[in-house]
Amino acid sequence: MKTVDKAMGLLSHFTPTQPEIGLSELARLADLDKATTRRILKSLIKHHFIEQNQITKAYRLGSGFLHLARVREATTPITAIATQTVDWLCEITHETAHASVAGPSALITIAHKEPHRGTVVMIDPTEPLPFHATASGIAFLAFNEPDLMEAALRQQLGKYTKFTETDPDAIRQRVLKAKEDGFYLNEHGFESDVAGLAMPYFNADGSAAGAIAVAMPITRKSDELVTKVKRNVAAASARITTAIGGVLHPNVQKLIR
Amino acid sequence: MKTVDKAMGLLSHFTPTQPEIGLSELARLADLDKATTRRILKSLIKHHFIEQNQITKAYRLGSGFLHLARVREATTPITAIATQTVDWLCEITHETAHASVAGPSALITIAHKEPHRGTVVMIDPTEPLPFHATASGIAFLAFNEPDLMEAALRQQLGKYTKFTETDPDAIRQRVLKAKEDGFYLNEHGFESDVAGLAMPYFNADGSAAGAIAVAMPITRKSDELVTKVKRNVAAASARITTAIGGVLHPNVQKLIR
DNA sequence: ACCCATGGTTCATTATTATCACCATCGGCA
DNA sequence: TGCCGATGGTGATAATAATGAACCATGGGT
Repeated sequence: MKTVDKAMGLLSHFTPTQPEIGLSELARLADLDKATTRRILKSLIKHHFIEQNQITKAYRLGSGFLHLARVREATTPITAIATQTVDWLCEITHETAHASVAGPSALITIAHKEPHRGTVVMIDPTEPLPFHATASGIAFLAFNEPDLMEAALRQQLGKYTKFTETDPDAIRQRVLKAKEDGFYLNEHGFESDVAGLAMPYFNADGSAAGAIAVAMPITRKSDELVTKVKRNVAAASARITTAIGGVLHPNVQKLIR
Repeated sequence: MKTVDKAMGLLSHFTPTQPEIGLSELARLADLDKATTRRILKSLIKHHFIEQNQITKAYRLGSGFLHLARVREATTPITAIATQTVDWLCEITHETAHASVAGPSALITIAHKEPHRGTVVMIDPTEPLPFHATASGIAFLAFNEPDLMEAALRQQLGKYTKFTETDPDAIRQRVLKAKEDGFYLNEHGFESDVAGLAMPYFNADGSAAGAIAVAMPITRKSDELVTKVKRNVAAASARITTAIGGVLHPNVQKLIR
């Protein structure tokens, strides 16, 4: 269904940093003809998924998403559960916690919480988490179809710090390790001086639906802290997984102790 | 763009009361062929807008909406503003207040608040507000293209109470009155023994983006209360309108006094 | 053991969509 | 002033994509 793909592709170009896009620019971004872009936009407008700024003529996301997000949340209350769980995880570990779901080409943060103390890792909830450079991403890929990983590796693998791993084979190794261990510990991969420990949470079919993680300043990392965080993240994963009717993978289950 | 219309049409069949739908049933609801439905669903799944329950094989809304709703809200924070304003409106009028945005075939509640007192009107936030039977709906139609009203009147006009007006011409009269007055007062239209007073809030192009309303038990309705509510709802409309960068219609403006 | 529903797929037929060229308008700029 | 290169937007034909009847396989109900 190429037409549908194109329509969805258009939507993915709207971001918090670029919420309004003109016709020509959007056509350029999506690599479509202007006329095609316009016709798709007209359809999306009809269904309230796109709105047009009548003054600047630029297009932006519409209210339809508010509605469908509410419907989705009314039945699969991921955000609600994730918010609760992240709060709990932050409180018990005294470190920054965050949860994410699978987005089109990265993980999207759906809940985050920073503890009240001196040095903490700050999360920008609007920033997508690249699969290859974050603990969450690796943990997520580890418990999904290999196709998804390969698709992720075919993308441009951004180098966010000088330690970011961008070699596909090395990343495959990390994913393999995460699959065995049930978690992944990433250091300096996305932000300097930060260590992230992540695990997936699961769908009913056993695949990963998203990830939950704790991010700590690398200076505070110790065996004791990692052990504690690991156990609590596992408990958090179990909590979210059961809340959405998923089945926990044994490799994560065993970490709860 | 018929293909896009079909895809969007599919999405509108998912509701809080029927969050998971099987292939055959969805095809029947949307009046499409099974094969077509399946192909569209596959595309939507690829973009995370639909998920499939691997056990029951039924389809449900995906996490993509969570993401895009966040993007939309990050730039046009309607829900946040509406929540604040509704809280304020409820507190100052001591009656139930609620705000809604345009949905595919009705208004969708995005915020609501009931006061702490004996008899109050309860709002089910998941229930769509039909255009023809609610004060919000009439007020919304009054400040939009006539095409939209005609489309709304072509739908099945449900009779929710024995007082619900279902005659298209009578409804057109009500909309006309609302346009002149800047508000609409509806009694017993959607729920028995309830009076609703609603006004639209506006987009930058001057069209209605949604509605804000106060619902009170009919027994409490008095000229004084209506006058007070009218002024405060107008103020609330102004607040939301300016917050989203819209332009207030003079007929609503004049009600603030 | 049968029936009828479901989910899912295939391929010849058919309808939809892409493309390019075009127009009108706007804001800079000399 | 007039020109340039953007922009948003549109229409007719060529090229492509979507359709749907018929077809499995499966599973629950009588």
